[in-house]
This record gives sequence, structure tokens and C-alpha cells, in this order.
Amino acid sequence: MGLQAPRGTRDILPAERVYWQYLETTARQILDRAAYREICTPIFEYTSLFERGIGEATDIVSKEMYTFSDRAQRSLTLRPEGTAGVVRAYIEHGLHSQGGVQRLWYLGPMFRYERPQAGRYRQFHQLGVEVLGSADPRADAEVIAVALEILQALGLKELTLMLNSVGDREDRRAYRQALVDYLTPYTADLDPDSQDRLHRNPLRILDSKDPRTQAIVKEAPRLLDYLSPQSRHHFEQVQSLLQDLGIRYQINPALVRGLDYYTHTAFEFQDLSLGNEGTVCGGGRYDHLVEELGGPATPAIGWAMGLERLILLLRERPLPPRAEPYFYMVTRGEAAERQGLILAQQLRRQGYTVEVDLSGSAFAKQVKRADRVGATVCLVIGESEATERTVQVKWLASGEQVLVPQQELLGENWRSRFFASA
RNA sequence: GCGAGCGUAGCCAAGUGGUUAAGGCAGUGGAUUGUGGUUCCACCAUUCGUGGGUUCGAGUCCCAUCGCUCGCCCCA
Repeated sequence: MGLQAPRGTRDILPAERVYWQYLETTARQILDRAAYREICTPIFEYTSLFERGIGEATDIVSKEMYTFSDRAQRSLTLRPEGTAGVVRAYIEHGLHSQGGVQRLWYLGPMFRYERPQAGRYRQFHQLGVEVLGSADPRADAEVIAVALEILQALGLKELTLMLNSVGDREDRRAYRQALVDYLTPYTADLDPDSQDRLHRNPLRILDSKDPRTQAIVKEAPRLLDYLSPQSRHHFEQVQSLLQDLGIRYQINPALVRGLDYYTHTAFEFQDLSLGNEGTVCGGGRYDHLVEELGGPATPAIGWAMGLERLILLLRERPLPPRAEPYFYMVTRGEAAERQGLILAQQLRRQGYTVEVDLSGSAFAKQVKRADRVGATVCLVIGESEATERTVQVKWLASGEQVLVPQQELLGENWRSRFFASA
């Protein structure tokens, strides 16, 4: 076993890829209907974009990035998430000047240097949306609704929406101080990670899993009590809109996103069947990021889904079966082989899927292979058919077989028959 | 980054120091040179992730290394 894909990376083979295709077409359709448009940004960016955007104190930036220098000594980083790049493109191309709200979505690989685990890789894939240019709570409700539509369309059932508000920058600053003031006397009782965060990133202490820390945090001041009237109003609006949409949620005051840029609404969808790695979609509002990166003041909100985890869930269920005929071309003898190749091409132009057997082995083997690949109809051209320009049409499921002139197959009569039997 | 377990063929595996490494699935060929899903037969690991060590002898013990899994951490 000399060759190995690098740690934390893996190949997605055709048998698994069909699940990815299903996921992508399902998501694409829902996003399209909600008027979101696809954007592609580079896989790597200047390192400073992520340092400024995500926050230098975050774990992602401080220890999980794939950073390298190119030949001209520029510091580049493989993107660890999608938002920073999309915002950079939004500013660079002046998308704000197109007026109105920009609804964007993206799908692609992201890179983080983490310990691999089930459903967690160093190269992983995210699907995400960003809505730029609206501070309206309806935008919050809309992106949450779109995420839910996608997750439900994929068949996820045990979904919980966790909701919180982290307030605006001023609210958070005040709260942060109150939290540090409260926690400082307990410093020695906190777990080491939390002690470390006390001055670097104290909000993250709220979702520590350490039991002693949790007990201390339980009595800590609550972020929700520090929200300004405006922040509180926004949060209440979002909740009321979700209720209008019939979307159930659970308020979780400890829900703190790992990236610095979030403001106001923070949310997560969790699927209970995934246990510890149950977060399947996470997002929130980031009203100052565009401005902080040098663009015009632009409120925004978005989310990202980790696709590996979704694929894990999808693979537990069978995919809807192919609803179109699949032809398998079986030939024998040089004349038949040539005719089979031509007929296959003609059938493909009619919109059929056709696989040509190239093995040159006995009929029995070829038909067996047709069966194996799940073909619906087997087309057989032997020596006598080649002379007559005919073809044996054999339905694999029933075994029924008829002899017809090759060109007749391309007509409309056969089309309806083939689709009916698929 | 920390703790634990694991690593035998494309896949699932038996094997717990003693001569030639079970079995199953898949694959290939044949029984059946013009027709599949059943059956039968044959073939399919000079080698046990990799490197080193202990031993008369190692897939089995030891060390290192790579990878995977689980938990922590982090996050999607």
C-alpha cells in the first residue's frame, strides 16, 4: 500500500458521487427558486483576508489554516470557509452598485488543519449562502427557511433549529466585560482551555463542555440581557417571522459562533441522529464584515452546510431509482460492432443513455454485464442482424425480446415504450 | 494539539510464536463458441500498512513511522 491520499483527504468514487450529485441538484433547485445565484471564488486567497475577516484570535486562523508562500513570497491560504472570499468578491467587483440585495450561494472544498474524524476532513465541502445588503429580519428568516427546505428535501427529519442573538458590537463589548468580571474570581476552577480564552475570546467559554466550567457558566450573566432595545427588537422580529413560517426553534443562549464576525442572529441546525457531530448547518448575521474588509457599510447574513455530514446521512437511504431507459449494446462480429457503435450514437442523440460493451466476449458474458450495470434494455446485434440491419431488443426485467429494424428504434413509437418500461 | 483502540487481497474477514497464510463477496476463465439474474468447476496474497528489532523461527512479541476509528478540542 505505497500510495495514499494525504491525511484528512479522500477520493469520492463513482458509487458515492451519485449521492453528491443528488445533493447538489436538490439544493440547486431550491436555491434557484428562491432567486439565489451561484458564485465561485478562488480556492486560495491572500492570508490577510482571513486574518482580518475571520479574526486572528479564532482557532481557525491561529492554528488550522493551510498557509504557504508562493514563488514571489506572497502569503496565501487555502480557504478555511467561504464567507470571506464571497465578501471580498462582492467588494472587489462592486456588486453593491448593482443595487438592491445580493443573494449568493457557493459550493466547494474548504481546508482546515484539524484532527480527522467521521464526517470531518481536512479537505471538506461546504454549501453556503450569503445575503448582502439587507438588515431586515425577513432576510434572517428567509435564509433559515431556505436552509430548512434544503435539509428537508434531502430527507432529514430529526432537525432542531438552535437560535440565539449575540447582539451588536456594543452589546457584545458590554457583555464581554460583564462576563470577564464574573468569571475572573473563578479563574482557577475553569478548565485550562477556558482559562486561556478568558482574555482572548471569553464568549467561547459559554459552550465549554467541561462540567465544572458549565456549572460556573450556568450562573453567569446572560448575553440576552445585555441586548440593546434595537438588538432585542430585531431578535423578536426574527422569532415572530419564523413562527409565521411555521418553523420551530429552540433558543440557546450558549450558542456562540466560532468566527468573530457574527452579530445579532446566530443559528445552527442539528440532526440528532449524528450525535456529537450533529451540527449540519451553521450561520448568522455579520453586519460589519463588509465594512471591516474595506467595502461600504453593508449588513449581511449567511450560513454554511458541511456536506460530508449530509452525505453520511444520505447514504443510509436508497436513492430514488433512475427513471430513464438505459440501453446496453451487445454485439458480435466486426459488422455488428460497427453498426452497434453507430446505432448507439444515434440513440444518444435521441436523448437515450447507451453503454456499448467493448469486451468482444461471448453473448452470455455481455448480457450478464448488461444485467449487472442495471440496464433496462439490452440491444443485441449479431451476424444475422448485421446483415439484415436489424436489432434484437430485449427487456432485462421480463426477458421479452423482439426483432426490429435498427432505424425504427429512433422513432417516437418506441420512445414512449421505452420510457414506460424504465 | 491531548487520550484510547485498530491496520491480513478491490471489499468483509479467520488466524493469539512453529513447516505450504482459512472462508465469503467481487473479479477472471470454463461447463454453455447467439443471450443474463440459478448451479457446478478452476484461477485469484512468495505475504499480513511501512521500516527496524527480539527469536532457531513473527501476521502473531517490542520500537518507530504512516494511516484509520472513537473521545477531547474545534467546527459545518
